[in-house]
This record gives sequence, C-alpha cells and structure tokens, in this order.
Amino acid sequence: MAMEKTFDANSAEPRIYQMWEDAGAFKAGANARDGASTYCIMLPPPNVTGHLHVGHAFNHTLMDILIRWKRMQGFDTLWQPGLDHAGIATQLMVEKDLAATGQPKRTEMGREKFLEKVWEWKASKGGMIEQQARRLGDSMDFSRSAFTMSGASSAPDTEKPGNFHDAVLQVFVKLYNDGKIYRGKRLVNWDPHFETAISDLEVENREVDGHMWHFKYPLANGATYEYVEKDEDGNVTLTETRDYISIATTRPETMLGDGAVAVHKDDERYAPIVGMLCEIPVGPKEQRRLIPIITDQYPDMTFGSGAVKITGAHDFNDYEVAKRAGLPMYALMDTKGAMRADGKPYVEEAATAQAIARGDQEFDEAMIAAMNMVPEEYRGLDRFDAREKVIADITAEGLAVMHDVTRTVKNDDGEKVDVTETVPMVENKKIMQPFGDRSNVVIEPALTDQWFVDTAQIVQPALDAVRNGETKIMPESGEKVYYHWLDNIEPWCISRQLWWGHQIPVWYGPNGLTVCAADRFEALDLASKKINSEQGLKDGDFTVRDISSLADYEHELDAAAYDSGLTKEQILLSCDEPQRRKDGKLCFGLYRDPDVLDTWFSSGLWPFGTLGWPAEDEAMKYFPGDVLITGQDILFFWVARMMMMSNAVLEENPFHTIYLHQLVRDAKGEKMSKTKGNVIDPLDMIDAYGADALRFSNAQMAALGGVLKISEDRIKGYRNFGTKLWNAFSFADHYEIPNAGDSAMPVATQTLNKWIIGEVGKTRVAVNAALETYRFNDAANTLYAFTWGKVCDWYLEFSKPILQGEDETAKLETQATLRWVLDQALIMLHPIMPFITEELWGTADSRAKMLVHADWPEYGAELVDADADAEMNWTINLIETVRSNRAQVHVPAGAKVPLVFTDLDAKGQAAWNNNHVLIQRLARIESLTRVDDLPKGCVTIPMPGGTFGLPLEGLIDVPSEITRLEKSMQKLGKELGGLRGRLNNPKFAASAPAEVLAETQANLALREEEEAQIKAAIARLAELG
RNA sequence: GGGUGAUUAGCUCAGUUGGUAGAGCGCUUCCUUUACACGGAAGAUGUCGGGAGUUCGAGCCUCUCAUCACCCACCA
Repeated sequence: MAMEKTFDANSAEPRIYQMWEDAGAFKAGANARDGASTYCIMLPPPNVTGHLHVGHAFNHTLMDILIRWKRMQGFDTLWQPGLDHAGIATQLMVEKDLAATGQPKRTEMGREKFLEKVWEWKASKGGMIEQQARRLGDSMDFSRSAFTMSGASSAPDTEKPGNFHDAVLQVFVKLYNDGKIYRGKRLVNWDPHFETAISDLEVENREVDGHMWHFKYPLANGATYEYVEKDEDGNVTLTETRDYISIATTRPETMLGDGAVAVHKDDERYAPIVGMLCEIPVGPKEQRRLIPIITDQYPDMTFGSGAVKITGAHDFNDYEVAKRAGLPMYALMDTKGAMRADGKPYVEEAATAQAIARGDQEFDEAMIAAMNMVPEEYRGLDRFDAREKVIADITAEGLAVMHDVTRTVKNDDGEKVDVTETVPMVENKKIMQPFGDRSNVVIEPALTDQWFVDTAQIVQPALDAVRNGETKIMPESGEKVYYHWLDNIEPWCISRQLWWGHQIPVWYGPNGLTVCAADRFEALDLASKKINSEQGLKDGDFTVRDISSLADYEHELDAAAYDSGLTKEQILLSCDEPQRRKDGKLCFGLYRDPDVLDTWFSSGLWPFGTLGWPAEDEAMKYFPGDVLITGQDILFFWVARMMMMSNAVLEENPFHTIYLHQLVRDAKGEKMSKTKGNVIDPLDMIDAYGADALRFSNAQMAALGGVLKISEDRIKGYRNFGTKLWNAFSFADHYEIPNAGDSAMPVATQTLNKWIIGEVGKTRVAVNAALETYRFNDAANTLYAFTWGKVCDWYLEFSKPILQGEDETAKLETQATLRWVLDQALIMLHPIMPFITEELWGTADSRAKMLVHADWPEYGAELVDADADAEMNWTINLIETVRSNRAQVHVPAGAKVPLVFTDLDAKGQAAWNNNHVLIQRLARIESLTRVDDLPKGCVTIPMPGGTFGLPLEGLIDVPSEITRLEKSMQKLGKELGGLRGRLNNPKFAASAPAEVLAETQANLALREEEEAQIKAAIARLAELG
C-alpha cells in the first residue's frame, strides 16, 4: 500500500493521543516491569488560570522525553500533573469577571459567596492548560491531576475529591506546634492594590525617576546652634547660625509619622543639638509635634545633609532604627494606600503624641497603632496627592531649603540673558522603588499583624542537601545562587489578606486564647482544654463555640442566640470576653483568622501533597521524586521552598536532581511580550508544523544553562526532518519490505549491514549518555545525524542495488536489517517525536505493543564491527572524493566516467571488491582499470591503501587545478608542521599520554602519505602545463 | 554596590575531565536520478571579544581589560 506523501500531523495527532489515553498508556506504573524502581517527575503546577506558553511547551517537552524514555525502559513511572490555585491571580481574574458580567463586587457578596463563584469559575474556565498539554503530546497521568485547593471546605461536592487542603493544614499545624511558624506585628511589603501583604520575593525593585526634597525642621523653642561644615582636610568651609536641622527625603508624605531625626554619632555638625527636640513642619501649627534628635549607626554622614527623618511605620531602615531607639511608629495609611481617615480628631491625637514625645505618656504597640497622626486636611488623600500637598504647604511656609538656580532665558528683545532665582531645592535622582510584581503599584511598607515561617529554623537541611550532593542543581551556577539566597534568608511572610486560598487554621478567643488545629472541631476541643488548664474552669462550667462566620449569616446568628440564650450582640462579643449564659455557663467565642496562606506555601508541599499525604496512600511510593525541571526564575519561590518543606515535614529531599532552564525568548533573544507583539504561541506552531517539530526544536535548544531562543525556522526545519523520516519508511514501503512483526536484530554477513547495525549501537550509546546527563540537545542532534546523515544519506542508497539485485540471501538479510534499523530509529526518536513515530510504527508493520510501550534497546558498542566500519568509511570517503572532483571540473551530473588506479593494497582491493557496485552507482563510475602510471591530466584521488585517478584530460583547467592542489598542500603543510613539531619536542613525548602519542604518529603517517600523493599530482599537472 | 553568566562561521548556537573547531539556517553552483524539492550533490566563510600567563599543547585553566545580559541589595 502506498503511504501518504507526508505525515498529516493535524489529523493524526489527536487520533494518536486519544489512542494512548484510551489505552491508559500514561497511567502511573503503565508498562512497568515486575519489581521496577519508580521514576517520578512532578509537573510544576501551572496556575489554574493559565494557558500553555512557550516556557511550558519547553519544559514539558523535556519532562516528557524523560518520562517516555524511562517508561519504555520499564520503570514504574509517574508524571504527576495538576494545577495551582494561584491566590492573587485567580482572585483577580474572578473579580474582573464579576465586574464584566455586572455581578456584585467581591466585598458586597461576602466571603462564602465569593468562594462559590471562584469554584464555579474554575469548573467552567480553569484548567484549559491541561487540554493544551495534550496537544503537545504530554504523557502525564491526567487521571491523577491534583489541585492545590482540593478538599478545601469551600469546595463544592462536584469537585473531584482530593486532600491537598489537608496536607497544607497539617503542615501548618505541625510547623506551628514546632515553633517554626509565628505571628507578629512587623513591617511587611503591602500591596495597596490587592490590599494584602506580599513576600519579599513578590516585590520587584525598579529604578525610576524620583526627587529628593530638602526641608527644615525648626528646633524647639527657637533654639539655635552654630552649624559648621569642613572639607576633607578639616578646613572650615561654612559657618552659620541655624535654628533648624535640614533633612532630605524622597517621601515627604511620611513626615507626619516621624518619630525622630537621626544623625550619626560622629557627625560634629549636629553634635550641639543631639538630644534636643525639633518640630515636624507639617500640619496645623498649634499641634505640631516635637520629635527628638537622636544618634544611630544608620545615617551616612556623607549623604544628603547627614540627618535622616525616622518613620518607623513606613520604611524598612527606619523601622530598625525606631526599634533600637524605642520610638513610636505611627501608621499613616489605610489598606489602599490613602492617608488614614479613622481614629480621633487630629487635635486629640497630636496632644497624646506630644505627651509621648515629652516622655509624659506611656505607650504600647496597640495604642500607637490606633492613633491617626494625619491632620484632617490630609485625611483620605491618596498617598501621592498627600505628598504634593505636603510639599506645597511646607514650601509656602518657607520651610523648604532654598537654593539659587541660574538659567538662560530670552528677554523681550530676543537676547539671551541669565536669570537667577531662588527656588526650593529638589534633586532629580534615580531611586529604586518597590513594585508589586502582579499589581504593578508601588509597594508600601506597612506595620501589620502577619504570619511568618521562621525560615532560619528549617533552612539547614535544604542547604546541606545541595552542599553534600544529595540534590544536584543543574547547571551548577544555580547552586551558587541557591546558597546565596538561603544563607541570607529572611523570615517568610505567609499570610495574605485574600479570600481565595487556604485559610489559616488558627482561632482566637477571649483573653488571648489562641489555638491552632487542622479543623474547627479540633480547634474547639483544644480551646476547651486550654480554658480548662489555663483559666482553671471546669469542663461543665463553660462552652466554646466557633462564631467565625455567624456575623455574615443572620439566620445562623439567630439560631445560635436561641440555643445559648445570649443576645446576638453578646455572642459576637464572646470572642473578646466570655459571656455568661442563662444557664450560668460561660460562653467563649472563637473566631478564625481570616487570612489565607501564600500560594507558595501550598506549592511547597507539591512533591508529597499530590501523592495523597497525609493519608497513607499507595502513591507515596513515588516520593521522593527524581528530577525537577523548571524555570530558574522560581528557584527561590518554589524550588527552595519545596526543599525546605519536604525536609521539615518528611525529612527527605523531594528530588535528587533539579534542572533549571532560562526564560524562553524569541528568535532575537528578546523577552516575549504582548506589547512588543513578538509572542510565539506554541499552539500556533503545533498547528503549522506539528507537535513533534516543536518538541524536537525544544529538545535541540536545551543546552544546559543556555539561552533559549525559539525560532520558527528551526521548527520548520524539524518538521522537514519528520518528513525525511516519513520518506525513509515510504522507501521501505516502495521496496515492499515484508512485515516482520517486531523485528529482531538480524544476523548480518554483509559489510553494509554490519556497518549500519554498528551505527545503531553507537547511536543508542550516545542517546543514553545524553539523556542520563540531561543533554537533550545532544540526544536530539545525535538522532538527527544518525537518521538523516547515516540511514537516509547512505544506508538507504547503499541498500538499493541489493534490494533490486538478484542475490536473494543478501536481499533477505538487507530487508531484515532495513526494517530493524528503521524500527530502532522509531524507538529512539519516540521520546522526542512521539506522534510521527507512533504513526509509522503502527502503519509500517503489525506490532505486539504500541510504540509508547515498546522496549528501549539495551545493546551498545558491541554491535560495532571495526572492519566493516573501516570499510564503509573508506567507501563513503572514495565516493565523496570522486563526487567532489567531478563537481570541481564540472562533469555533468549524469555522466559516467572511468576510474583508474595505480596500486592498491590487499585491504583496499577487498574494499573495492566488496563495494564497487555501490561506488560505481553513487559516484557514477563506468569502469575501474589498473594502470602503471596515472595518465597526464588526471585528477588524483589519494586514498588510504592506494591512489585513484579520474582521467579527465581536456576537462580540467590545469592552472586552477594546480592552484587548488597547492592550497590543500598549504593547509596540509600547516598541519604537518604542527604534528612534527609536537613529535620532535622531547617534552611532548615525555608528558603526553601514550594514546595521544600513538594517535599523533598515525595521523602524521597518513598526512605524509597524502602529501606525497598530492605532490605527485601537482608534478603530473605541471608537465602538462 | 554585590553576584552570576555570556562574547566561537552572515544569523542562531553546540563544543562533557586541555590534544589543534562543528551543527542548523542562510548563501553560491549544479541536479526534477524510480523514498523524499519539506529533496539530492558539491562549495565558500572562523587571528574562538582584546591582552598577558600556565602548559609540549589553550576555544576550554589563571589574571586582566572591554562590551552585553540577568539576578540580588535599605542609602534617606
């Protein structure tokens, strides 16, 4: 039957994929041999909102190659897929969807209702990427697809059951009980857009154009001092009497929260006023707050004025200074980044603050947090508007530091004149500003209560694992980056003020009662015990109840009130203070922490949360997994956290190898972005060239640590490669190679067949070596060169005369060999190009198993027959040289020419005898004749074992032929010089290894033979000329 | 400011413990020869970023300079 001209990827791929899935070919353990070891790869879970982009396509290809390879080898494989709930991204997307469809806002519908909407959204629109992954040919076990929010209490019954949520809570409780998680009021990165805290990693520092303003803080009670500036040599350069201290700031709006002005203790300029008070020059004059001038190690005497305003609640440096000095830290902004509008009137707050500053008033954290130091005129303003107003107000009052600026302007007559003005001193300068990586708004440091993982306590095993080689990071440069980050790790802020996520399993009650438990029943139980032991109440004397959601559900609150005999107000109050019920029992209310966990907290548990843990699931046999393949951009976010979490929870490393790759860029090496319009959609590439071509291209560019540039031309090239493979089978079809079932390795007697079998052996060795060391590019290139460069270019051509010939024995052997060789190519190419190979496997022959489960070969270099190898290489070499010479002198391609030789040793003679049919056919030689001397005007073909000649008198342009030969003599001369130089150097003989010495000597002999032959050829031509 | 990596053919990149440079694409010439024009044959192109050093020998190791890229970082 005639095959189609090319492989129709568009129609075949879905059909083949369906066939695999229907057969359960990708299920965990499919095709595993008895007693096989496990081999497990965890897919980095894409966001549930995600689409397949080139980065996914790239690393999926690598994972699939490994998994398919191992599956064919009979390992008990699992490629675990799944989705990440992606807190912020998903919540944002659903909120947008609500807005677009005219539904109530998140805050209007309330938490429970909103979560229902998110689950609905997930059911209808989420997980698109899993369908797209199928188009790539990913052999994941989709029946096990996991979700990081599975099993959450908000999940609808229709959601496939799962227990990832249990895993997350169990781990939280464990770490909490071990003292590795704590809660506290800290300065954290606050995202005013999403109104949540975020971790350090989610902040992107960008250089932006900023300004630095200089303001005067007047000294209290009109005090003055002599301000003296000196140069490096100690000479006085400026002396003036000042009644203020000059400070520089890029954030004037935070002045309202200043707790002090700090100078360096060695700064002589300010020594006279250290300990004095100065006035914050903003707000109503009567209430202006006085703050102390203190010393601290932080101010840099050489920067700005050397004096720094300290705003503990709005700057990370100032926070440290304020802590050291015990300064009050006044928070000025609300969750949206606007100036606070809550609290008491400014007059009252200011009075309290002044008392604190004078030392007349004790203060604590809670009291400070409640105080609003924003004057009425600024309340409610956005932080950036407030900044403008502060600047304007201070400048208007004459408290901005002024300086003279001279500029050139044209006067009325058009002449240029210099005008000098005194203007406020504002420096334009580049400043590093923190932005939220998702929201793109300026991050505001905010003093809030948050949960932290005390990473210092769990980091060590993760570091050790890599240091002692238990887990290897590839490329190695990744290890340095890993060490650097983990060695300097900061506490990890894990609480988020979002709704979509794992709600923190901690409940609070009266009198500081705090319990951490995996569910509410356990929490109530634990709370009872604590009340019992800590507050001395007997079991029968009190009840505890979780009232977390009662406020949202009026009817439940009613029911609770009816049950307990308390008023609704009393029930809500019972969290703060136990309430006495009608029956005399004390009622303790518990409410659950409303925050959710950082998405990466749950992703950090991916290596075992997907395998059923904490339940005793059979799938846990796949833990620890083998290799993790992911982008190096999430080394800290995810990889390091998995290392820490696996060790903290299970005391094992989650994998032995971490393969990190770079960002996939466009052909020019630029980042892909929608605005640049250079985004390549992998699905478009699949549509145009088939998944196999994209996969081969991915494998081919996967050089370790290399820059990844995806190019459509390349993909197209590998589509062509697929067609080449297809046509090799078409060739076999054309010559009616009989079906052999699953072909066995033939016993070859023909040199040609012995040779190609050896090439198959070499290829299998090289491919295995490449895949074992994650050199996907080497594997791809090896297979490409083998299939195209050996099989198609030579073996198929060589086999033609035999297949068309009369020697039945040789024909049968060659048919069997051809079939086997092509089958080996399919098997070895399958991990990279699964579709076309499966299709050819099925159409070429009848098979016991699908290719996806075919046995990966185990033969190796023992298949190489050195004599056959040498002979075929000699043959190929002769053909190439004849062809080259023919082309050089423009012999018509179709014309047959005679070939002569002078001397031929036994080996050469045998090689000729064995292969003359091939040589004559492929080099278009009509005859071979022995001559005593090469005729004049003959092109010389130096070969090991003898000299051949093409008698092409009349066709050759003698001078240009001589020039050509002389050119090669020059090249040869250089090489000979090098070889002789080395061999004549006694130190070389002494220090070079024996192999290298022998190789060099053999090489020299060969080159010398060649030199003699070329010399003779030139001499002959010279006679002619 | 600290760190990491890169610099090899016109382009994009390989080059695994030092042994004397390769691939794909592109380009030039020829060929529709019965698997394949998504093809075949032949061909051109490199002081391996500059400089110095170690070595018998360096694209690879050391130092230095230059350019580029990325990551991290609190200078008001």
